[in-house]
Amino acid sequence: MADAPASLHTSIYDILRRRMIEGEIMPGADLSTRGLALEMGVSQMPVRDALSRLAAEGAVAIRSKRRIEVPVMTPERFADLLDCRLLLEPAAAALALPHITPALLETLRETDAALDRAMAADDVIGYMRANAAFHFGIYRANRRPTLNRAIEALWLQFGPFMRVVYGRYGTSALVDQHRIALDAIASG
Amino acid sequence: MADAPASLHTSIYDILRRRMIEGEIMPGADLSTRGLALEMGVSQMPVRDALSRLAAEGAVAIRSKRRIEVPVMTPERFADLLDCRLLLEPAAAALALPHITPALLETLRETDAALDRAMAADDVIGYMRANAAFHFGIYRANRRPTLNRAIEALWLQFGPFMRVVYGRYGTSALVDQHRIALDAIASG
DNA sequence: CCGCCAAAACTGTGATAGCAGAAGCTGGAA
DNA sequence: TTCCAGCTTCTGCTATCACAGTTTTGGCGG
Repeated sequence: MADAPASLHTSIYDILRRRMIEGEIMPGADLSTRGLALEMGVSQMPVRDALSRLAAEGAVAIRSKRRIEVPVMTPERFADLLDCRLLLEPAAAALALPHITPALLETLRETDAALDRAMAADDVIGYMRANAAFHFGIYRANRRPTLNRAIEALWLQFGPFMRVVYGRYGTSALVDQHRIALDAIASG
Repeated sequence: MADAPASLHTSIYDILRRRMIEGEIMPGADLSTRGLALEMGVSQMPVRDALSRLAAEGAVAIRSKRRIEVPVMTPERFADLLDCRLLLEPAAAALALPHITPALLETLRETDAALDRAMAADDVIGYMRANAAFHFGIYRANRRPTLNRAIEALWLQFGPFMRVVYGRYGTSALVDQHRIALDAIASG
């Protein structure tokens, strides 16, 4: 999992991406190449590359000049994203099913336990991190990089918004469907 | 359609994107920031931005250092991409159906006619251009930008490969399903 | 004529600088 | 107190330069 960054802008992209999926970055937040560069101790060039890549995936929007912001969620965009997720994710899970090994199942159970702990402690970021690990742990087994990348792009756009939702209503109100999913996987 | 480029790297991105969807760029082709910059009369910086964006969408691959190439098609990748297309495109078309106006239907018929002419003349690029215009003319009616952008990313990866296929076997061997689709749309 | 190795050429990557434009602030006038 | 003109500041964008790594090539030894 921990492969060498190989290039600065790639590792910066990974950092920003993780921040967004885990909800550390809020919708409507303003990002600046110089600010992030200063924060990370690099020049604005690799930051710009990373932001450009995020923009290509729809995770940030470059509004005219002088503004790079995390898009706010609208009802239309929510429906749009949700449609895509409901199309792609069940298919990804179904394709992954034959490739799930007992070892992977055990890893998933551990992730599920971490998820329960985070939920009990109302640890929003911990919950989102474990949740992402759980889903993509399943999806990655399907050996469909294009499909999975499309799903990751969707999560990238959902992340900041879900963070706000969980932060407002808490994670304890969630029903835990993960264990049900695990049992369904175990029984095929 | 013809909105102001607003920035150099955006217009360069549009140029490269069009070249790929229309099949002007072959799989396995090597692209270089300096070469394209020289060709377009700009510095390598905006070209680099455009290529970075294309890389984010999977249209080009940055292989180690010193090489940016259009990925070649493998059976696995083909299945991967095709799965996504078969998931997304019928859904996109179904969502578009209620929004298709008689005016749009007329435009689609014209595009279909252009498509027939290109097919009869074995004009591969003309065929691919009309084919893309036909499909996205339908999809864009559904008001789902995220969904449509995901589909465009898939076409971006299919484009260079289909160009090779059509170039090898010709377009006349294709059955024209577009008219059938038009009739189905007209009758609901 | 063929294989190998070093050097040269070329590549993507990162840093730095200048530019045009937008946002925010300041100070003075009504 | 309010408002607006003018300016400072900050932004992303593009160009230019330097660097490390890779690829190609040319020449030498066999």
